[in-house]
Amino acid sequence: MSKVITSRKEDYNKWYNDLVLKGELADYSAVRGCMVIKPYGFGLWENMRDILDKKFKDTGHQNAYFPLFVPKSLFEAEEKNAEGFAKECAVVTHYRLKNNPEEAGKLMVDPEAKLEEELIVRPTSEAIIWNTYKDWIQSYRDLPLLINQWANVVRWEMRTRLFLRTAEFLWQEGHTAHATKEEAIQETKQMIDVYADFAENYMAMPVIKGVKSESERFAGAEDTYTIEALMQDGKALQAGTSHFLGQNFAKAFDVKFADKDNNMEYVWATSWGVSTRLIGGLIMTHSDDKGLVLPPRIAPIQVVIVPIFKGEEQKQELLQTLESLAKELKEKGIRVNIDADETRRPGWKFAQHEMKGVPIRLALGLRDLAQGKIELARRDEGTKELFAIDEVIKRIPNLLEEIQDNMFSKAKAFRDNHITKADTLEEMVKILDEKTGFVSAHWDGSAETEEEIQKQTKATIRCIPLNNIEEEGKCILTGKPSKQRVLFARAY
RNA sequence: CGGGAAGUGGCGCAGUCCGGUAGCGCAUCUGGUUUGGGACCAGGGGGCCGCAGGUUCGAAUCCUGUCUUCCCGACCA
Repeated sequence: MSKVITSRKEDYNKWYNDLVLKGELADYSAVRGCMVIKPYGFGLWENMRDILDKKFKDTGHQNAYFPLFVPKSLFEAEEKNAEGFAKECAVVTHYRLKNNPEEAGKLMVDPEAKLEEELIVRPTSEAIIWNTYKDWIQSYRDLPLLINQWANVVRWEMRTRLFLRTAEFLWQEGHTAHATKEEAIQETKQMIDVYADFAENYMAMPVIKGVKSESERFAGAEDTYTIEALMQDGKALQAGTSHFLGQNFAKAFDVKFADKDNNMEYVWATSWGVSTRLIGGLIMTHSDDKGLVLPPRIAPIQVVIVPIFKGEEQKQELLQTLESLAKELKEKGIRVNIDADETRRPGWKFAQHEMKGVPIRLALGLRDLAQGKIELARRDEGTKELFAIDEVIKRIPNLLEEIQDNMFSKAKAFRDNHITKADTLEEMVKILDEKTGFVSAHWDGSAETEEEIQKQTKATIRCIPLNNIEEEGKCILTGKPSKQRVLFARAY
């Protein structure tokens, strides 16, 4: 765990930015609030995407693609949704540039080319998709409609942070239509389970599944299910959401179907998404002062091999062994990279691969080769050990799993240690200030109370956990009766 | 949208108060020695100092305007 974690917020933010930049995941771009995802970072995203995509398909979904632009009239059809996103929409108003007559070599927006209707760059695709679904759904035979899209969206945020809150980000958004309310709710829950499974078993990031309070709910949803993770600085991160949309969008876009008895009914809807924000969560869950620590299951490179040599002859001698070793590992489905770059020295490479979070590093020099040994270093624990070369090949698949499990256990222990009960507001503030993390407290269920608590503590209700136990108590603010505790935290 | 700070080779910065030949570290290029935890020595290349005006014999430096970025809040996934 990083020493900067306990330090000031600015230091923590600098630590985080350094991890992203030095870990070669992404860079700032020339466009305000946007980032360039570098090949290594994109490789990580691709791995995550592929696993999720398979899970979506395994649960019966198909991929499709819808337009980037949403005509304003469509966008405003579902009022609450439109209102919720209105403040952060990028809007296309013109379709042409022309030479500026007053300044040679410069372009200007052609005032003649004003669009009759403005186009909104999608902040989310419900509007354009439901406008399409209207034509796709006629009968109960067309249901359920289970579609996902991988896309970029734009939200013009006041303040941006690499991966966590960029003006443009990559995500997937699932949009489904169902004949019954029960089936739609079932779908909503199923997808939050898929997300939780992915977060915990692939990203090694423990999450709490729960339901959002009314004020934290997605604009236009009846219910929002969430997975909440805890970062090393004690702040919570909403890592994924799944929304039960009721019939709000069906009514707004007039999506009806004929049931078996030939009655026209509105369909029931869900939507769910996770974004490149997950990468931000991954970084802040596992990394240390040496750089990123990536879980083996999604790491772009799982094993990096560093030969230590002087001159071409020695290099070739080592490569003979290393290439066959790499080949064997690849046959076991392991992502291996031999870093035989002659222009970098071993120490530099060690530091570099640690910054990039590669789970296992193998180093081989002639000294080891003579004894038939190879050095193996674990990124998660920072330990080094010598193994016989043929033994290491057998050992690595299990070791990758061990590292995966170890990372999850460590993160989970930290998270579990940072769920603290509080019965008074003073207690809660003290915990939030000093210990940080989640505070489990009673709440009377009203939005006013939640708002007041937020004003006084800067913490919001992260979720009402799904596995909550009933417990009689009194609201931490108003003293009104409450049947369960909910989780508060300061959040990203 | 409020409050701060900053824009100087690819990156990180000094120089600005007190105007006078544009510097340092990293990176890069060449040559050599090196190579088991971010190598060393020597030599070289690269910048109209964010942009636009103004003051001045002379502006990175002073003045005015403007744009952008970052940080802290508020808002948000």
